[in-house]
Amino acid sequence: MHLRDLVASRLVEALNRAQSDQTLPSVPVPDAMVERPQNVDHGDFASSAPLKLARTMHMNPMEIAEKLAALVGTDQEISAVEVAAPGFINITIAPGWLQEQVNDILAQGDAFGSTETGKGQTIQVEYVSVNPTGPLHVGHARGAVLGSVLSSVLGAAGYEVSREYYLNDAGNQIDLFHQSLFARYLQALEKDGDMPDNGYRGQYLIDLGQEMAEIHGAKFFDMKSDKGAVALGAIGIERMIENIKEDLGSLQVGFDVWFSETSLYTDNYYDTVMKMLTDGGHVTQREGATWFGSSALGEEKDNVLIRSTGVPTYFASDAAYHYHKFVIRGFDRVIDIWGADHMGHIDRVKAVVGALGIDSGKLEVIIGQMVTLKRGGETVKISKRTGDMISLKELVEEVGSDACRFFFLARSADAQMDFDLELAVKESQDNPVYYLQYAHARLAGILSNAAEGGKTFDQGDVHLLSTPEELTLIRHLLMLPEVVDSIVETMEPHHLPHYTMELATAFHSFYDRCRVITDDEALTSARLKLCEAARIGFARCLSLMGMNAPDKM
RNA sequence: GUCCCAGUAGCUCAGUGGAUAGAGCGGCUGCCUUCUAAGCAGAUGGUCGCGGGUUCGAAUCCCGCCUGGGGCACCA
Repeated sequence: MHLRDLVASRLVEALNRAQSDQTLPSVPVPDAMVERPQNVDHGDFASSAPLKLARTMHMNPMEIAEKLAALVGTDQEISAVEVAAPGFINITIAPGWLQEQVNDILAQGDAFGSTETGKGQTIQVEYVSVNPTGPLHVGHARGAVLGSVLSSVLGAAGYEVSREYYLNDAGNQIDLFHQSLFARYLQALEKDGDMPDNGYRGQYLIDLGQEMAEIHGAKFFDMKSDKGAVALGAIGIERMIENIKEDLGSLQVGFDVWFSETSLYTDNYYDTVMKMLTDGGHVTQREGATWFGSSALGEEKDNVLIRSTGVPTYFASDAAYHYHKFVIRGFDRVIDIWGADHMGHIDRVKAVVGALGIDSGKLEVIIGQMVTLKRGGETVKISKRTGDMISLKELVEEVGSDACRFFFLARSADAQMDFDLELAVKESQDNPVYYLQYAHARLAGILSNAAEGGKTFDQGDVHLLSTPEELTLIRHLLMLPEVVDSIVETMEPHHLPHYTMELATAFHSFYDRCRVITDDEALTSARLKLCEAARIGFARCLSLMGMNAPDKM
């Protein structure tokens, strides 16, 4: 249990006692009992519960606050409980208890920051899942970072996390890719190759066609009918997938499972789901197509499952896919991270999940809003088909993985963002990313200097850590588990970089005011302990964000 | 037309019912004989898009409007 929950439970307990002995009237307890006040003069925690209770209790809020505050009382953990007008209760954590938490952080080591919120629960996070028909671009990078950090944080909160990439290796777009690549291949062989309408026109396919011609010669041209295009296409898709993995790797993004859409068909899950939907009375035939009757479930309209051509839509695949996630693999929760262009997809997938007898509340969809790429204020158009675009690879090469991750992560997923390449590179000289990493490097430097000087800190007395800067640093370190839990609750990982910035501010201020290695051996070892605790904190934050924690800069 | 998201400091963005609205970047003033100045301290900078409403209390909730982006395909 982290600190905020601890304090909240103390308040609830006090309220319950007051109500059971008639000191205060019995009314429902407010949801939010405590918050972190903005102003440090108001203590470590503040409760506005008396103000909220005043109406239902028909009492003066100050009177409620006085009675509650008396019942909370002080002890080893809470050193002060004060009432402030017009009805706040301000709670201060005992400095002695804060100091002892430094020992606790050292004891936890790399596990510091973890919680048990998701203990015993499995959760799947599916992200990126871009069709393997072309290179990843800037917009995909946002979802990739979002998914990877969310997965890490969920892991820190005790969930058993499975990170998944859904590979759309079936369907129209794949056929189109086969034909497009075959056309480029034929062109490379200086034969007639007609690009299909809406084909993939990017430079990458021209290059790949050229390469295939060099490696394989006319082998595929000589094959009969469409077989050449399919055989070549399969090789091409493999190559695209390799490139995607490589690009994601350069951004420190990885997956546990690469799930093949085709397997839903070859392993009959598609048939199973279609039968379930049919048996459940959710399927109708109309205009030659097969429809999912979502309008009967409160949707605006029905959705096509099987086109009049007999080819299933991606929506049909998605139904089978989510059946596989929930029923076959039995995940307790599933998070899908999609781009803004999939917004209209959410309700119907939830509807079909519900129609399959699954609690659709277990499925959560996060939409990563659009990224507008700019270069010196000029908007750079992103189009997969024209080839005029900035790929994820170029982005990482230009800006660097750490800075990319930070910039994408620091913005909330549902806000559109401008990503200015010139600005990101320019700022990287004097940039928030370095502010965080510099804190870690400074700590590592102090600790290695101490080690070289033969100084140890095992016996350090944490109660010597009494300056405001030292206590502020400890306070901020102890917020990490709260941040982890609040990210899990809101599914908003952008809180992590903001928290880490605040932690860095607390540290840099400490560094400036409190020299660690001095002639005072007792104080030196106490401060070394704090430095090690802080280093553990920064290392954990940076690791959760997938960023480097350098020992030197 | 309709649904969703956004509009907060010069710029990029946090803050979604509490007390004096924050950070980074840019600009201004100070601070390096001591563990890394990629740092610290301070000052300046805001009608929280606009107008109503609810509340003891609104950037935050409700209604209307304005602006920008996206969704409403037998595309993915």
